Amino acid sequence: MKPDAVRGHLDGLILAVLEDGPRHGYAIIEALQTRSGGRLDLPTGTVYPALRRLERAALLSGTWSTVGGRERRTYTLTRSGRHALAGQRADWTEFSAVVDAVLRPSAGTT
Amino acid sequence: MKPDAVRGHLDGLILAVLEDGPRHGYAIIEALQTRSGGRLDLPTGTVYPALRRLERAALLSGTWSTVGGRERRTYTLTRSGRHALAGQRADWTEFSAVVDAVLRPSAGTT
DNA sequence: GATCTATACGTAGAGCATCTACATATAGTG
DNA sequence: CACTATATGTAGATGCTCTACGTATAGATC
Repeated sequence: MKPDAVRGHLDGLILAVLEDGPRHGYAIIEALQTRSGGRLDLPTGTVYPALRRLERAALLSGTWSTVGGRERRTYTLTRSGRHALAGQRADWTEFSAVVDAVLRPSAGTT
Repeated sequence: MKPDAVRGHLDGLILAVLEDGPRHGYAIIEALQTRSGGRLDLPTGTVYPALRRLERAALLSGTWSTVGGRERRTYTLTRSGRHALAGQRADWTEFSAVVDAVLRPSAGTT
């Protein structure tokens, strides 16, 4: 899968993963891999900046903790984040319907 | 619909419209509107550069003509273009399946 | 105790598709 | 003569994502 394809849809994917409960960055990347059947393998250089962006937008809140001597930043969906996720889902539904409609061979408009 | 969402998928949409037969830029934009039920309204500054890019990539071939005193550049799908369209459709199928899978609430993995 | 791998976070610089806004030209209408 | 629809195109800016790199701890292996 071309990595560029997620452009514009990454936020929704991250929010969706976080809906299950708080996770730290590394775990989010793994969850994305798992949920997509291994077809979505996003580099840290893509995900970490996105997380900071989402936190800055107040869709996530992050807290530091130390687990096994390692620093972790755990992200939790905020109320705004949940709201945004719903919006993203609606947007995706509409968008995918539009692309389906245009992409589908127009087999006779009769 | 956020305009940025088509990012990375525009090529496929244009190729799909051209599958019905040759069209010029203005008509392509109108066809995109029609096929999407008016939800896809792309500005000329997006479509014209894309057409030139696709032509440069040999997925389209363009020819000038004059209709009613106005210059038109009519684009036709090349053999490579048809091939690329098939690839874009496959990519889209996979991509939308992945996004669906990640976005869908994980209602119990039980 | 040195090295290697997995875990975990992050930044720097670049690319490139798309956006907004503008520029140009013809035909027809009022 | 001005305005709208048709028709094509460029200029500059934006901003997400990419590639590549940098840092650090824990545990296993040698």
